[in-house]
Amino acid sequence: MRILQIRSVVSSPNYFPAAQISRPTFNFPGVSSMSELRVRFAPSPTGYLHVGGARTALFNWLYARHFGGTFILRIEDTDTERSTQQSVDAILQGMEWLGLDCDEGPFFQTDNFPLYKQHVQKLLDEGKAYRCWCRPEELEAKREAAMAEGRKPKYDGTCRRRQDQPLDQPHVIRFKAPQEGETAFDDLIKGRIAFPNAELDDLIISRTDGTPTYNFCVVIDDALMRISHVIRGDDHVNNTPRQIQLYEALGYPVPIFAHVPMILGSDKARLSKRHGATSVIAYRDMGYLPEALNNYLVRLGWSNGDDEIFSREEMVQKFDIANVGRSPSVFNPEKLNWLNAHYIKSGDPARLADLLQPHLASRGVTDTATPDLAGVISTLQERAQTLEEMADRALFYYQAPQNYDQAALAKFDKPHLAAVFTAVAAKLSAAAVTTAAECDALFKEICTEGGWKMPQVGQPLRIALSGSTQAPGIGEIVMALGVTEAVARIERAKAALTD
RNA sequence: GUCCCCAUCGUCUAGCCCGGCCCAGGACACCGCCCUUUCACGGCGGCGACGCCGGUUCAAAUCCGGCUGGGGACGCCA
Repeated sequence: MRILQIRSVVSSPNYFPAAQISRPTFNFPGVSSMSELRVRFAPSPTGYLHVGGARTALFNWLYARHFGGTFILRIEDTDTERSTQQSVDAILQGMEWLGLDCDEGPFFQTDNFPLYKQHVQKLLDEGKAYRCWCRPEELEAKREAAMAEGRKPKYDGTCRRRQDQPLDQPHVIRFKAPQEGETAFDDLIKGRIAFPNAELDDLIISRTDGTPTYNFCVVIDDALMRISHVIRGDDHVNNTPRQIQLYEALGYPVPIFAHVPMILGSDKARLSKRHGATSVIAYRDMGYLPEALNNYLVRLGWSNGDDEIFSREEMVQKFDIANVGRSPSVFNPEKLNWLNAHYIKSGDPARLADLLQPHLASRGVTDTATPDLAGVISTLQERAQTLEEMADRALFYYQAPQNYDQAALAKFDKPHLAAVFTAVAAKLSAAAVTTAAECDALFKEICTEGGWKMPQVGQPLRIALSGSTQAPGIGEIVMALGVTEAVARIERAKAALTD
């Protein structure tokens, strides 16, 4: 019996195999077996995938991959007002970019309403839930009054023992929560956490319009999907006791919880837009590599001794919830830059070429055949922290300098420049250099012959070739550009001298 | 306000569970030197922390208590 269905078209058929999209396997009520490790990432589609969510997804994914478990994606779209298809797509796109492929799903809670209603009815029938006719306004007023008096603003239970049941009047359904004792759980990250039941009130499980609420749906879904470990942000710690009570009332086994500390901004406040980009896709667009973001994110809150660099395989192999810290961490863009630079330096030029293409296109460079982009990239890998920066630095290869750094050029007199350009152009055309090293050797020869020091030849040449003094090694530029183009640029610079 | 959680360099963290090897290690950032045809890369070195107060102990970053500080939750949001 299939309970959950897929409703939406996924942006990337390759990432979430079509077979799984059309036929999600999901059985009811096989909830007794906890032997299989099953985790899930359950974002609500009310915005893009932010770095906090991405880290939660990554930890879940890593945990599943480490133990050969199952990673499930579930879209929590019960808030039909704020949920959008656009957000669903953005989340899927972000996960695809990070390579967090799911084994089951994406499932949508809105496809599941009948199932939740069934459970609400069950609770009602068993006397574990009751109807409540209190108006939102009066609840709000009571909340404020409680706050003002320094009490915890919780539902006072007015309708708990209400005698008349005017079913034709608008009402919600509340869970009849235990009022005495405590609800505790052993969190994999934080240890034992206990809440006095007196702190918890009768939460609404079904709204006036009959739609189920978050805390209720989560429990039903996690139970029926046989989720064994709930790994989520620690802003959910306070929801956990309520959910545990629901599991117990419903007779479902309680999963193991692991609450991951939040990611904060530089001011130690919860990370938000004002701290800079928080969208995963924004990082892609700023020229970060997915492996860099993943590596950065995995080290935020988790560590493996002094190790800093983790390949995907190493992450999977070494990741362990036990080594996740209990305190929140501050998002540090500088370290992300360092990791990104590392992966750019060690990346395969051909792959980097594919990734760089869009950044060049946005700068008006669409034909990257000549000079060969991979060759260009190999001269830039040690000089760029992001693909955006690399694209900027790559520009001169495709757009010959229109003007030269005059200030730098002014350090040399024109006869000297002309002599250097002439000598280099001649020598370069004659010799058949095939490597940057040979090329550099050629310049040394020219220095010797002309009685010049290397900077006297190097700087003018760099300016002639790239327009500026900050560029890759000259031999590298010449090889990437091709001798013919290099000579042409030198001739052009020489001609410009007489203007 | 009430409840829950947290607390090592500016930041990410190791060490803490099972006290001594820690006058606390690594990384990012920053500073200096070296390398060098520019910019970078790289190498070497420097700066820099156990929040505070008590207690336990021969001995505490490590155990206990309090304080302070920070975060989170208190919705017919998720």
